[in-house]
Amino acid sequence: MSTKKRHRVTLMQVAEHAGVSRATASLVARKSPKISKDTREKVLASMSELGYVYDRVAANLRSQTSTTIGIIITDVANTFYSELLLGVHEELERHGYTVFLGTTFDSVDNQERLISTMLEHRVGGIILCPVSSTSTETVNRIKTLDIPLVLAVRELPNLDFDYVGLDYTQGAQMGVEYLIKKGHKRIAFLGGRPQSSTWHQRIKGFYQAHEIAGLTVDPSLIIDSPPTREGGTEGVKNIIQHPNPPTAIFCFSDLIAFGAIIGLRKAGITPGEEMDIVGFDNVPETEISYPPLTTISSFSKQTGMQAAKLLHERIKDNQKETQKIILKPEIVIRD
Amino acid sequence: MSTKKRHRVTLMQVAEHAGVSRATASLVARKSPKISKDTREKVLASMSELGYVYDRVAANLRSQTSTTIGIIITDVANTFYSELLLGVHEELERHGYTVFLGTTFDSVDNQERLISTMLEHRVGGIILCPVSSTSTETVNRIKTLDIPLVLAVRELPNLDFDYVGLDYTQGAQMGVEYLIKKGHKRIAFLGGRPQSSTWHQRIKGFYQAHEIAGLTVDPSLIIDSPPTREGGTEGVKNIIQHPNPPTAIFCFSDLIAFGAIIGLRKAGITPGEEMDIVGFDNVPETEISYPPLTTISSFSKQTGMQAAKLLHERIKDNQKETQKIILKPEIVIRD
DNA sequence: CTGAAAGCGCTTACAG
DNA sequence: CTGAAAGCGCTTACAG
Repeated sequence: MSTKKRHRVTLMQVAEHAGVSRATASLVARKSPKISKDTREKVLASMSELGYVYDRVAANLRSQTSTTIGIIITDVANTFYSELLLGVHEELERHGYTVFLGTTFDSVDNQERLISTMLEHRVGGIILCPVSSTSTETVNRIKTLDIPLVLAVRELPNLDFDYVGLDYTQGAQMGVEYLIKKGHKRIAFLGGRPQSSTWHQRIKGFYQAHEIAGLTVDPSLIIDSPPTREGGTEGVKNIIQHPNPPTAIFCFSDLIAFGAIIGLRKAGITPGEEMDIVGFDNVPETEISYPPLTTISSFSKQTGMQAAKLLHERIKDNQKETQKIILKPEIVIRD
Repeated sequence: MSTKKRHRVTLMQVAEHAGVSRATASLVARKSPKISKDTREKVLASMSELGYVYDRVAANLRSQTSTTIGIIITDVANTFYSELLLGVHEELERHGYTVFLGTTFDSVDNQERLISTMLEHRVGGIILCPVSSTSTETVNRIKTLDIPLVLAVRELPNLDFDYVGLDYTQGAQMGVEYLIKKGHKRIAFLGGRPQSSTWHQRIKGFYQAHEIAGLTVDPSLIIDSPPTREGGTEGVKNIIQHPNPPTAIFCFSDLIAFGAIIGLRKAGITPGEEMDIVGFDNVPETEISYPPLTTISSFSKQTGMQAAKLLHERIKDNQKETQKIILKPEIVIRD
């Protein structure tokens, strides 16, 4: 290995080696059909002999295009988001995009920084799972630059962007109705932040299910907590110590539900028998949990795939009408 | 919004607007201390007024640098890898890199394609969790281009690259020794592919633990399967139907263990009571599984962090000696 | 298909 | 700090 930094082989060198013009070499690199078979093979042979690597960055700069997109999620270690990422990734790689990944951990500052670096890297589009308190300026900054943007999971009110999400209200209603049908009359709502739109959508479904069944909600059974497993374990303590405890818990997310299960066991209460639990999201872990967790599927992988499709369409035509795709939740019963 | 594609604001326009030279504007953009406070503020004001976005791609092209790195893993939906990704991501973002993500799903073709597109996008370095049958040419292609490369999780024999992994042999030995100490004499080894180096390292530890204890391994208790949860569920059938079944199972990974637990329950066998199980990896799900899974921690997040550190060091100095970091496994007992 | 020129948006190097 | 020139590696547009 030389101590000096090797220089990349350029198209000019390939052209010289193959005895053609640089324009011809460029056309071969871009797989143009205008080039005769003989010439193409000669050039390709030179490329592989010299170890040529196409410089897509230079090409994109000159032609004012982009072959990258950015995906900004909350947390890769949360399987809801890693499934979503999987969906985005599979779909976009099929169309030849390379994916920049960013994770916000629900921090506005991180989100701002990630958006900036992605724009500076000239991404062709962004899929954003916005943090709770995302400002209008943040997303308009992207719009002003004419960079296609698709929102996922969390909708931003009154903004005209493509969006993919789920009917979280209906999902929560389905989950609570299921518990009511099983005979529960006192049901807790555990976890999540009342500031977030996702929380509001779910609590609305929680109230609706009660109303339809002619039950009243006891507000002291609505316990908020950080949207993490630890949050579930902590939050469930308030339920255990409640003077008039519920017989079932509807959880903001599966993560919360897993935490609640741990918390209940610690307190000597058998989850599923002494306390019924329903989760939300249908993350892969629900299959291995014990007792098996009944939950509402929020189709995270499909959400990612749909967001990728919308982004791809918008990159092809940035003038088309925006679309909002609202997936239907399904209840997954595992008793 | 105009129907015409907006043009990016350039440094030239910023310079004109601020009444300075382009060179000065460039220095401000790069936060040079050579510029007086007055001038800097004037230029920054113009930038924000015009909505200037620094074009890092153009800058990198001119200065022959890169602010991106590529991370290639097997599967984002596998929490072992998403934890590793988390470690890489956190560490590299601190150093200002933007991360290209690629997932191979253990396919050689995918890996080749991902490496190619990353090289074409001029990444400053690559962290690779190689697929099982990675060829020497594949990695040497990267080396020839002088692109820093760090391998993680799976080592490639006889190749001089930085590497971060775990002592998988010792880990397996620890797990099996634990089972032997609990009194088990017939222990199965479930899951994984005998072609893979990771399998070989673990089976070696499996044999070593038996040898030290003066036990002999029954080869019919070594059951291979795809390294997935489904693989565990399928594979465990062979154990259940064994004419002389074991009393404990050491699993290739936690994923396999979760699958085995499901398979045992289906067959009416209570995991943890009628059949002891130890996993490998300590993925986050082990905390929510029931019965709680005793496992060997393979420190995936730390692996990612260390790999990121090695890559960062190598980007700074590509001539330094290669380093192999072998993390020590720990047993996590959850009975 | 070739060849020469210009340009994408930036940095570099240098004389002033 | 300025100004003019050259160049990173490619594509574009055009005359031949």
